[in-house]
Amino acid sequence: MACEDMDTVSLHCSDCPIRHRAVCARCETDELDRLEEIKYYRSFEAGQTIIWAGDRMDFVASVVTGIATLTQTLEDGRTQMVGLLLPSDFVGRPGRNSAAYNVTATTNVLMCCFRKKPFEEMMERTPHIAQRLLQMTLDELDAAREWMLLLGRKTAREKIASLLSIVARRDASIKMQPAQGSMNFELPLTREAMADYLGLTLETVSRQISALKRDGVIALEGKRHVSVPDMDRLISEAGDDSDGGFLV
Amino acid sequence: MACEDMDTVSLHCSDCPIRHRAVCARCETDELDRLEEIKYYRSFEAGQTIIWAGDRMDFVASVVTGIATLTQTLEDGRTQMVGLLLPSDFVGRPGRNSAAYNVTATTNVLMCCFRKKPFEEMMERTPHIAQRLLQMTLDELDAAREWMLLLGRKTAREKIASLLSIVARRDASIKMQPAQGSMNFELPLTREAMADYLGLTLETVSRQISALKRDGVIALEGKRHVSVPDMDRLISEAGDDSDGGFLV
DNA sequence: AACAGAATTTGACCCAAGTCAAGAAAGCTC
DNA sequence: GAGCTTTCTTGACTTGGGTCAAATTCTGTT
Repeated sequence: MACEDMDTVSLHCSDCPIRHRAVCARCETDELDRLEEIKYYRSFEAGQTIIWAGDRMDFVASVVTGIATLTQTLEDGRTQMVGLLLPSDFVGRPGRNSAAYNVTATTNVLMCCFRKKPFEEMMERTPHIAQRLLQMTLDELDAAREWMLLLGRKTAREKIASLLSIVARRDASIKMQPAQGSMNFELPLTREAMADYLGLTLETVSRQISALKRDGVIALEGKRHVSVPDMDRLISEAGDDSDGGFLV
Repeated sequence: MACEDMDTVSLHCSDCPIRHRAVCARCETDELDRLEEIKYYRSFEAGQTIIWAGDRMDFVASVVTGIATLTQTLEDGRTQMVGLLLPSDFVGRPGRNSAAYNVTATTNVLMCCFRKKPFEEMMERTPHIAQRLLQMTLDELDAAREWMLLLGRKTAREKIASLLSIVARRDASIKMQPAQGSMNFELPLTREAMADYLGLTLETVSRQISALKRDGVIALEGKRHVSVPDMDRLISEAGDDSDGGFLV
């Protein structure tokens, strides 16, 4: 629940970096004006918990910058990541007033929050918002299902290769470049976070990364920067069906 | 793609068993009239494939009766179930024209299909449909995430216990009874389907069911009928956090 | 009732990934 | 830059669940 207001962040929607990808993507200017009235910004430091599962939540929000994770826990502490929140992703569910998952900032995060009540009312009246939210939720459902295949049926090596492909592709799509040939990108997750994502232990993650490095599939510069000499090779290591339309 | 028209099924929406749970749940009578015009029924026999992943799909549909599964496959044949479709569940995605998953009938299935083009147009104009679809998609996303926790972090025994709890709870909710004390229900899945659901092999499924039987957590009458003497015991075997709000 | 085919159970064995433990690197702060 | 802490790597050993193979039980069907 910890929160710190940044040096009075006050972005205008028209200058917002996620203007065309977030819930508000389809809104007309007059609709944006209404959203401006009910929005406020909050920022979180890397490592901070944004929301605890079960907590009362009186807002919904979009990630503006940074990366956050959604995790679920078994009573004995085993944890599984169930969502990776990137800029423009949406948090919270209209029509529900407590959080279903833990939300944690992995990097510094800036969120654009909407008070829940007015947002819900607005959703009733402006189909553009509901339409966009439906589209985003369907995309998330597809991603979750791809992830289920990974968790249930892939080997440790394939899991790591899949995660690296996903991050590489997302990075390419942000830079508006094709995801092929040789690539370089940052891996913004600790080994433990990767393990929680992939349903492995952090030791296995470490070993498999070493193995991929040894086999020349990837190379590391520092601990967090990955370079891939041949993207097709990496993708084939992921074991996916043909082109496998990943949407994350 | 195989399909057989039933002896001219022609249900009127007002008599439909899923009238108040499906995409059309919130529709007014005039909206239903419009839906009647673009809908048609199709039925499938147990075991039939309803849709192949990648196939062109010119309709979306609701399951009226029966059970179907959504599965994904790796190139070497490993398969993972990513969705279990029960009466009232929705198949297909507005705004996409090929199927992302294999859909297979596990029992005889009756589907209420809507031609995609007119359905999409109607969705634009009738918020009631989009609202309900959003709600249903969010529920599915929650279920998918619960499932991810199961696939990534639960032991074989916990997976089986979880699956049995889910089926028992759904059964109880249909019968409008509380899910506690002693219970009896049908398990409409083969060992192989259970294995594909849980990310296990069918041998392991069989062994763990035998183990639960040996330990008195469940008893079998025939191969498909399960009786649970103490529901709380079964739930605790599933390893879930406290009350764990399952929504399937 | 007898047979064929499918679904299920059980056993013996193996291996991928987990556990436990010790070091090595990389960031911190003072 | 010395001394922390945290993160990561690597090794040795164990084990849960997979694989292969052989019964056994359950379906019909004729």
